[in-house]
Amino acid sequence: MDEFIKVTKALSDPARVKIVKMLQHKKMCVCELRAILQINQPSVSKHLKILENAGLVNSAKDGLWVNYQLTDGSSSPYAATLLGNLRHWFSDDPEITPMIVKLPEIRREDICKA
Amino acid sequence: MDEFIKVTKALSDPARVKIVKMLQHKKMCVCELRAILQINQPSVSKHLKILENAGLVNSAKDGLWVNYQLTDGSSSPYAATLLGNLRHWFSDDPEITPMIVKLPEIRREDICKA
DNA sequence: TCCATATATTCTATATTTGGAATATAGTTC
DNA sequence: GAACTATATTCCAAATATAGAATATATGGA
Repeated sequence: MDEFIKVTKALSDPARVKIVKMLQHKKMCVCELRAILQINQPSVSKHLKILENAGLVNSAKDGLWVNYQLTDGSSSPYAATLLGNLRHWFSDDPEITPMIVKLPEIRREDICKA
Repeated sequence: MDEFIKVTKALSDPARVKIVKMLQHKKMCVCELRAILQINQPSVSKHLKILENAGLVNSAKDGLWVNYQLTDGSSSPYAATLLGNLRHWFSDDPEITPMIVKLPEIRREDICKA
């Protein structure tokens, strides 16, 4: 049951739900997420760690950057199911949509280096 | 999004997941739940309130007792979906199964009045 | 009305979570 | 190796969640 609790806990914070929704559209690094979410870098890293620990996202180093993406769900059936549900949910949410719209403009070369 | 967060928060506590799993089998009152969960009565009431607020359960007075049952999900699509998932999940869980096995023996007339 | 029982609420102590500042680590470039 | 940048970790204070004791409310029966 711990595995399930980890997933629900991970998804019970607005910032983390937003991260999941953004990662549905593209892989992103910490500083890109930080720029959109408007919270400081350590907070982003901590949220990502919680999501990763729940099997919702995974990370891959790319030089100085760390790219985060949604998992394929193979590590946790609960994560897989919820990620599937979240594909449909919140597409029209007033907190989510504006961020998604901004996504294409966000390029790490411009945004980061703060 | 608040509605979703309420559901995930409600389901991110082991006692509340256990309550949901038990209510899949029958309507139960507070003192029956208390007897199985082995926690005190106010805690059970508080957990039930959180579940109710998330649209996962509802309550109906029956004289001195209050019967709790799972909702039909019409109040929240998130609650409906998760309740559907939870039908299949944890049926073989070592923390859940023993409680479910005990359920038939639990009768409020015997258990309560503590 | 008085009493007993089931449930809800309040209050308080404790544990957990969260956000921010500071610091540490790692990779890149010079 | 030194300087710079992206990310992770640590530490601490504020906010939130939880458990238990005490109390309040409500219903049914004598």
